[in-house]
Amino acid sequence: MAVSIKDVAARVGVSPGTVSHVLNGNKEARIALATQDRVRRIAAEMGYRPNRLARSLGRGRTDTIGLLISGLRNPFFVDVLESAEALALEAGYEVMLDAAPSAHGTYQGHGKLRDWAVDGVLMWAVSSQSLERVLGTQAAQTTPVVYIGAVRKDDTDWVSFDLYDGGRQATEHLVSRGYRRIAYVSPYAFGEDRHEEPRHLAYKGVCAAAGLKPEFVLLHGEETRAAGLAAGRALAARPASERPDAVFCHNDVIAVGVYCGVRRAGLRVPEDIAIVGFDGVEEAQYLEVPLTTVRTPVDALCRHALNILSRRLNGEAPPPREQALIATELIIGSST
Amino acid sequence: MAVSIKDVAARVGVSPGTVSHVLNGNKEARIALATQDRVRRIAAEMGYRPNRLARSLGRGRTDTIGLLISGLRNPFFVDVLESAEALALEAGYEVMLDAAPSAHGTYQGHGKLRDWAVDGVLMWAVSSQSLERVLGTQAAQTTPVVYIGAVRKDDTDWVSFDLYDGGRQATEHLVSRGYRRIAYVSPYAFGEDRHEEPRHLAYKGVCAAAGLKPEFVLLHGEETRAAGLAAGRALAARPASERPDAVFCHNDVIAVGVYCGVRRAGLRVPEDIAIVGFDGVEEAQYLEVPLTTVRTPVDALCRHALNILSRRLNGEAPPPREQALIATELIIGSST
DNA sequence: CGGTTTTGCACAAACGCTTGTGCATGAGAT
DNA sequence: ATCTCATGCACAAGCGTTTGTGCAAAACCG
Repeated sequence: MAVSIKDVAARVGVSPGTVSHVLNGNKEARIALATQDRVRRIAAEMGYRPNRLARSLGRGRTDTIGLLISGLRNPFFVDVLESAEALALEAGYEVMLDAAPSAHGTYQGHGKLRDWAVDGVLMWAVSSQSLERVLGTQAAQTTPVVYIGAVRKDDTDWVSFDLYDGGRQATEHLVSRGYRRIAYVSPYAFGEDRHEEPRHLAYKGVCAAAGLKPEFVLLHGEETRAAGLAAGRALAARPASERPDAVFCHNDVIAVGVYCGVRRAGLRVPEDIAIVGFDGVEEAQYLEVPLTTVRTPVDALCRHALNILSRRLNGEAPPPREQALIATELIIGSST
Repeated sequence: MAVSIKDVAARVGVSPGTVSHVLNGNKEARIALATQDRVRRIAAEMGYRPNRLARSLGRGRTDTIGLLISGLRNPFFVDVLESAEALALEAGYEVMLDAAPSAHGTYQGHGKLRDWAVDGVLMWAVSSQSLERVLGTQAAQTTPVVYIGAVRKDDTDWVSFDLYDGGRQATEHLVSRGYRRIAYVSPYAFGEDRHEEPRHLAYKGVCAAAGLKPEFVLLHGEETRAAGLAAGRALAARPASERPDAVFCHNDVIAVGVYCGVRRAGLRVPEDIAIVGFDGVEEAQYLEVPLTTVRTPVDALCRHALNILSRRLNGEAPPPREQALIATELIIGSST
């Protein structure tokens, strides 16, 4: 159907192999410059584009990297996707998205990444065990993976934001503004699997240093606006004396929900209650008061992660695993 | 590397062809039931999954459909993507996303869909000429395409929301609530290419019928929160006597921006100015006042479009083109 | 002008799978 | 016991590339 390498070869009067050599710039196969020109010209004229299925099959690589994230309903991940896609493209890779349908919540890959044989994977903060569910036992061992978005203790390549420092900045900011009852709104119960969450730790640390009593407000359910709203409502329903005067939200989407909840309950932000988010998504800048938040530079993270990954793919990276922490930045809005 | 069909065949003690026949349920090739069982059992044991590159190359189809949309920064398109992905999966297709990076605005495909030889395409409201830029002249002619999201005049398959009726409902709602100065906030100048935009038409029609003077507020730039905010600010800056008492926004993202703009300027919603959006994205339900909007049932649209597309792919659809309009539904929030 | 090197390209195997053809073997019929 | 048929599977070509080997012709050397 489409024009194949054979068509081009026939038209030029050479063999398909020759066309391939020319188009791939193979220096070993010395092709006369005149021939090269003709091949390139005719290929362009005919609008030839190599079939990537065949190409990938032949070369044993797809020039595609998988991006595994937990769902695009959080606009933060849209940023991640767009950033990764743009940067990957520059490096000559395509991105294949594998996101959990937000509806179902927990990720249940159907093996997309495995079946299409991606060369490598950028994996958002999913436990390494689920890597196997995604790639299969075999590929999980041989496919280079760079974890992103979480600090890890194990021997893997990863790039994360400096979540601890971000949490510190956020909490110290609240402390320095004079807030005394600062709560943390989190999807994770403290003391559970995720008890080492750096933001949690930083929050607790700063509270302790300031002589404040930490309070964790546990979200019921997912990290959604709805859950945030419920939490906000619940906070607002407390008598003023028992209500935090500031909350640090695990991320911006939650913060948006909390904001909505407390506002609908008639509280003023920041007069009655201050709110700090985390991530720096665009949406949170369109509340009546721009949200104070901790910006996580997605571009820098993706760039770093892709850098590591592509070096692994090219076999340029020697065994030692690479880890990196990307600095975060406090964005002071008007919600504090 | 990964376990191939040969490995399975060797282990079972049959030829690769036999394994293929069994696994694909080929009735023509009568394989003894006992053999079938062994093949299936061993294949499962070994964790065999056919390499989709090879499979697609062999069969001449990828079981993948392309989804072409203009960017995920508008959460509406996240809904479209998730819906399409879930429904496609049910029908045995994978979805390959091709979205314009929001940053660049205008779409500039790098031929992803063409190179990977998708079987068909779901295309959001992009002009048919740009189809060629996406698929190439050749594939553009042979690849089934179903356009979604816009009413078309040409002879193509398409599924759209009933935008006219949606616009009518929104405007009539405002009229019936007693608003007399109703403006339309739009990214398109009236009288331009898009002057037939059904929402525009409906708005104008309803205004005329009610004896109201239509006013188009033109957005400067893209369909973003930022542009909406600027428009909102500008409206709020007008003296009360020259200010609309209600605005119908082209979509929810714009409405969110407008809301933010007028609120920051001190106006109350809906007392000073009412706002209606379009699309029904989740985000817009988390303003202090839930946004009145026109819900466009994304799932129904995707289902219908995929239905048409898969029938075309299976050659089940006779020549007559299919078009469909999906009904919309007014969601009355508190912004009116 | 014979011999050596270089140049330029054709050739073919391989990637992993699908699918139609063909050939044994065994069962059934006479 | 022979013939016919159905059964069960192996076989091989093909999908569109890539890539290493090999061989002819042309260029160089003395």
